[in-house]
Amino acid sequence: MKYDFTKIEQYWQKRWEAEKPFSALNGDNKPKAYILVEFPYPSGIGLHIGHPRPYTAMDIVSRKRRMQGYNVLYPIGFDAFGLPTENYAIQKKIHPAEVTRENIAKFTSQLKMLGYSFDWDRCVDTTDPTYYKWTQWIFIKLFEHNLAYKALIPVNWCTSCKCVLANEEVVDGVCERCGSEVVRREKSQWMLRITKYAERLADDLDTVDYIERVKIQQRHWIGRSVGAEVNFKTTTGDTIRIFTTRQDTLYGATYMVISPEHPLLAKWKPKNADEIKTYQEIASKKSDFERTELVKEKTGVRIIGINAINPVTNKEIPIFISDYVLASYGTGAIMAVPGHDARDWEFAKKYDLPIVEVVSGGNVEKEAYTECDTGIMVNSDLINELSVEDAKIKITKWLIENNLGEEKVNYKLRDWVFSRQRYWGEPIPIVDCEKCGFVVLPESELPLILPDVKNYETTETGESPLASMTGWLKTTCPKCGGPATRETDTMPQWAGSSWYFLRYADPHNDKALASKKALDYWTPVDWYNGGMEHTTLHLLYSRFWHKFLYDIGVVPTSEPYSKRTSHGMILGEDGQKMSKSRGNVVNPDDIVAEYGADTLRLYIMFIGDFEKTAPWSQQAVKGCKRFLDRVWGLACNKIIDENENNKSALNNVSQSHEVIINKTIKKVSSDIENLKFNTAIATLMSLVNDFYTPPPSRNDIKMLLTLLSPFAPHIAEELWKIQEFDGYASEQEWPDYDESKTVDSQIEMAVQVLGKLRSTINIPLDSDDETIIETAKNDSKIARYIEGKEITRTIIVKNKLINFIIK
RNA sequence: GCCGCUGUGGUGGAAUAGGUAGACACAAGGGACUUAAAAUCCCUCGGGAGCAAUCCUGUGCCGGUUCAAGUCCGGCCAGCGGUACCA
Repeated sequence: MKYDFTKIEQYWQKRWEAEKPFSALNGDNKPKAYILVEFPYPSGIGLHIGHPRPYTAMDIVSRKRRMQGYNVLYPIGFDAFGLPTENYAIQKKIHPAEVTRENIAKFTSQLKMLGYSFDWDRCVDTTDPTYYKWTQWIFIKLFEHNLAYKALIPVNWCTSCKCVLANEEVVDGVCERCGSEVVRREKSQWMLRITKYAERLADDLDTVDYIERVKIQQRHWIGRSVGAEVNFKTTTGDTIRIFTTRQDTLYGATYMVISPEHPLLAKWKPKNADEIKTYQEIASKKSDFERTELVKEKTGVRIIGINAINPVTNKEIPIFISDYVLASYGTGAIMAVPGHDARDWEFAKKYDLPIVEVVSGGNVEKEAYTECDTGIMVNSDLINELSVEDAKIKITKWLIENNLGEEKVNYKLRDWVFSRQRYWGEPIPIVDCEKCGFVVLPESELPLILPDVKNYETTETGESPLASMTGWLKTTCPKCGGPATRETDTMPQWAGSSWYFLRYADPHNDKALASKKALDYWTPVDWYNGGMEHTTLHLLYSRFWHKFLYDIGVVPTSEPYSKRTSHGMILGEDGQKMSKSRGNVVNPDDIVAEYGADTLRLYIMFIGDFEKTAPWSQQAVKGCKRFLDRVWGLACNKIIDENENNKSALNNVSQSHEVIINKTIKKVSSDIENLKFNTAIATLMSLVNDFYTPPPSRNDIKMLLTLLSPFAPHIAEELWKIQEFDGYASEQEWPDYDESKTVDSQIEMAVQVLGKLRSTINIPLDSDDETIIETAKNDSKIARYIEGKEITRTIIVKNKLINFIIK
């Protein structure tokens, strides 16, 4: 019988569709396992070959969990708001909702074609009003808790998308999406106060099981630094407040630098006001990118006629403005310690400013001495001869006592720009009332439906297309009933994805984003796998929202995900990133048509280390197909056992294969947990190779199909049926193994002389040292090496190796 | 620059915790079957020497620790990812 994968796969997919064996049950008595993958953006191109990698991996985990007796929630949905759809809609003059519907239909059929055990009844779509009602509801709650505010801020403006971008969406000075130039513009934007959660977002990483590089990257992004704020008086009587992490070096502060945007500059009338103004203008025209990238040598202008006073030395020191000091970090002003900061040192050399050594150990004439572990304080009255660490404590205390400063923690993390001047996003449910200011809509008016517009394009002024709809725009204030205008900006794509995993718990609820009971049962997510590229965006944003929802009593845990893992990218056959222009794109449809879904699932897992990038190989796909052909060949006819009584105690497998079967169960079980899908499959291949001689028994085949079913569910189920085993392969209990049966009774040991492999011996398992030594010495090859030599030492590693040291 | 990861056959990749390097595949070569091809099955497959038994050599480079190093330590080099004047 031929392995007709197309027929088999369609047959089982239809049955799964009708019988829904993978539905999750809210409140079941079994232990729960919530396994999550990042839901896709349904682009017009269809499923990318990269999608099946994480989806198959977590499908394997989900299927294994069910077999282990868990009530498994493995859901899927669509993150469907966003620019590509909108741009496509503009180009083709089709409503984005229509485009989205088509794309979701295509993705759905492609995902079903791969045989994933998703609970399709829980599928969510972020553009569905019954879904985004709750996205809007969360925004309202954020606003009510003073975590959403509108501010005039310099924003990243994409010249092509005509849209504000979050800092995270600007890559190398260009738009992450379209690659066009990004410039700075002042605009009034909705912002979310993620910075208020910075400390908890950083600290609580200690409480979750994320792979280390994700934690490191998030911590780095949040960028916590502990230091002090210190007041410097100026000769004008004003105070400049600075932030530093090196309070200990205060005596070495020989000048100050403030950012070109510093508010005091508007007040002051320095002698060289014109020069300063010119510098400010040049700086304001530069984009952030130019400011950071182009400037190798620091530039600056001294403010002539105004000096600051170092609070510990009481000496007058000059003040500069320079664009290397950022208005957006710390206080927008620094004290400069050229002896112990590389940038300050360079700047001091350029402008011929004094360099004072305050930590001994380096040579500040030659370069800045920045190491602070071992140095001792010098030239610092109050703190001389102290270690850097002690000096910090003492000087901070002194600053506080004299009302000159305080301890302070700063974060690199900035507030989240939440406005987009675009059509295809969730409308922000807020009105601007002439009398009351910003007023949120009452819950009864949610969802605020995205109205139909004729033209989806942004206006030339950069306003959202919604701004030109006067009928929609003009409304009444829910509070006072007076005239009000609606907010025309929409939310960014990150909004809907910041809480979607909560909706899966109770996707059809129209009273709440999900019921308390459902959330109590399913959350937190037990295992979340996704791409590294979402570490500082989606993953951080959703942790922030979750913590907020926890604070207002909506969710039961302060962290959304217990465990986070990450997969590597699939590259094209040429080792380059897949792209249409390179012509190296692999379409999953083609692979399924030619080899079947089970082969694709197997290959995408066998391709290499799950966590690393891997190049696609069309040739290597065949190897996985051949493996399934061999499995088919072994079991496509009903097997009748000749010697039924030759059985192993556990699992009833044949004695002739019991060792390799126990070994395989052990290896496959642990490999799945450790994301080592490639070696799990290699082990299954070895098992099948072993099944050629002697032939396997019925129970051997049963065990193979059980272990194979999470990886290649269709063929496993079909062969299960052919063999007339009870029930379904996917419903079997995940097998146990007998540790004592995972090793052969007769083993091969390496024999070394002076650490070099010279021979191997066959010897019973767990032989005593004496037997090993005797057997090894009697080995003809070894005898040659040790003859007439004195053995000074013998090293034995049990069941592995023996090493003779001779003289 | 800083942080993180990686470097193993012609290729993708294996190698618990320092203990037989190259599992499992792909490609290649040889053979069987076939009128032929495809498919399938069997054999070879890091490099070098040798008829052979066997020996030497080999995990990016240079050193070190150890009976024993792909694995540990020190110093480099290369590639990938993140971040970038963060005070």
